[in-house]
Amino acid sequence: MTSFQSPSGTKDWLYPESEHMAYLVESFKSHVELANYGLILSPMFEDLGVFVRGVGDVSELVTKEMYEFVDKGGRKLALRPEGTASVMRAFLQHNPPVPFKAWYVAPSFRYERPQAGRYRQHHQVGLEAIGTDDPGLDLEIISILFDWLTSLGLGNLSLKLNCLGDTNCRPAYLELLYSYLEKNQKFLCKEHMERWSVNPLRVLDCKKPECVAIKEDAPKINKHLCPDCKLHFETLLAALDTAEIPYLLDDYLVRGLDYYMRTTFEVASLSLESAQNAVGGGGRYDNLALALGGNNTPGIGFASGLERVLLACEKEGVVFPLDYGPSVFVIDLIGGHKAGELTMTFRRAGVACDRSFDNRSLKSQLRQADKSRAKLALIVGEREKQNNSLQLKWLDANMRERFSAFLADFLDSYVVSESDDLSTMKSYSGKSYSGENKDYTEQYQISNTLPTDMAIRAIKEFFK
RNA sequence: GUGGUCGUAGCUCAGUUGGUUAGAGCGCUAGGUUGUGGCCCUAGAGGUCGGGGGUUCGAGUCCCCUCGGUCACCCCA
Repeated sequence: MTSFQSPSGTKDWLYPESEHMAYLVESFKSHVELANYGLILSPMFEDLGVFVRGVGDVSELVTKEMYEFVDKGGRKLALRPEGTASVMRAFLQHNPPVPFKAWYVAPSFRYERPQAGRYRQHHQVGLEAIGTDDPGLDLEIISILFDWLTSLGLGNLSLKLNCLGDTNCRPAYLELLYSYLEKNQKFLCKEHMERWSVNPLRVLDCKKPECVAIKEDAPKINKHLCPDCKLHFETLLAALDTAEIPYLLDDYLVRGLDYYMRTTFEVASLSLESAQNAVGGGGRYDNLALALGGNNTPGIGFASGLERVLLACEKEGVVFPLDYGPSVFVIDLIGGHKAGELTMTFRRAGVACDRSFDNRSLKSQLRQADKSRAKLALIVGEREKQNNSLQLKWLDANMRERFSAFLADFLDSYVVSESDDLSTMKSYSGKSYSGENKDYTEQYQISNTLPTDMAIRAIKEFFK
């Protein structure tokens, strides 16, 4: 054991768990490509100003959770705490045609106290659709998130929705809320008694009993929407009904990022017992472009944390359809050179194969072959060297008979199986070969010990 | 950042009120007569008991600090 370990809140992903993450990304990719979203790759760090947009930004994420640093050129930079601001920055920089529909997968960094389902580096997949405030896009974004999670096999999902108003109606609402909280500030929880005025909306998100009691009678944003926002929201709700996507209206769903306007949403997995049960969330950010110094451009998107999705999958017993193991495992009993030749030939032909090293015994190599979950073992030892042959062994005895008849058709030029080996195979499986397979027991000499192109193609086809 | 809790082999965990060379299962490696895996049997490797300091004749067991996990808060994916 080394004296070093991965930093707090980070983790190493080893095979096969790493493949589960890769599977999530693959499934997300194929899902969003159905809706014509294109991949965007943007830097893992940005100018600090991309995330800290003026003094108005008081979200915790920006004020105390960011990994900030100064590079050798004196630039103030930050590791991306979330994806949306980066994508919007890229959009404004390159000015692509709208609607700009992009998906991403990227690590995100937040300096928080780690917990299960909450890491200092975590990985998000996300979508952004920039350039229109059509509520049809709200439906598209929300349905993609919901359908993707459902397609993974997750049940027990809860979609929460709210509308936060826009620049027309929110200021008036905030004044209402402000005066209400001012009147009741002495009843708020200890923390908000002092901090409520910094961001009054956050009080609505507070779970302390004092605040919960106060916010029940507080003015609700969605009762004070302007006609445009109201229409937008109602159109979305109707569309969700039509799409048969169940949702809960949540007056208190405020979310932590300042740029959210109008539609906000969050999907929680009720299978996750901890407080970190949100597996995806997002909303409309019609003001973000302006805050970044661009033209006023509406947009909507969401991000989903892969670590949490994976936790939810594990909790619900989702099985990932992964194909483990190579097709062929080469066993070399005469020094290892032959294994080198054969594996290289197979790989160049596109056949996945593995071998063992260090001149292990036959028994040991077969054990490795078994553990590798290879379908076939290809053995070359003294005998094969003598008569210029190779022995092919099916590692899954149950499938052997079916394969043998098929393989006999095309392996005749190079596979040699000695009769005693075949009888061993027969007795092992407890089955005897039928008459039509009898020719298979004959010996086939090969002119070249390397498999021919034809055989490679056939094996490849066979194991597809 | 605040508070609680935990930290013994690669993994899951035993380890009596502090007392000899720290254990088990799984995994790993090698064997089980001379070339055939999975099951079984045998043996072996692997631990500065998270790290550092202290109390003591003696600490895996007690105290302090620190690192890490975990839970709640905060906040969020």
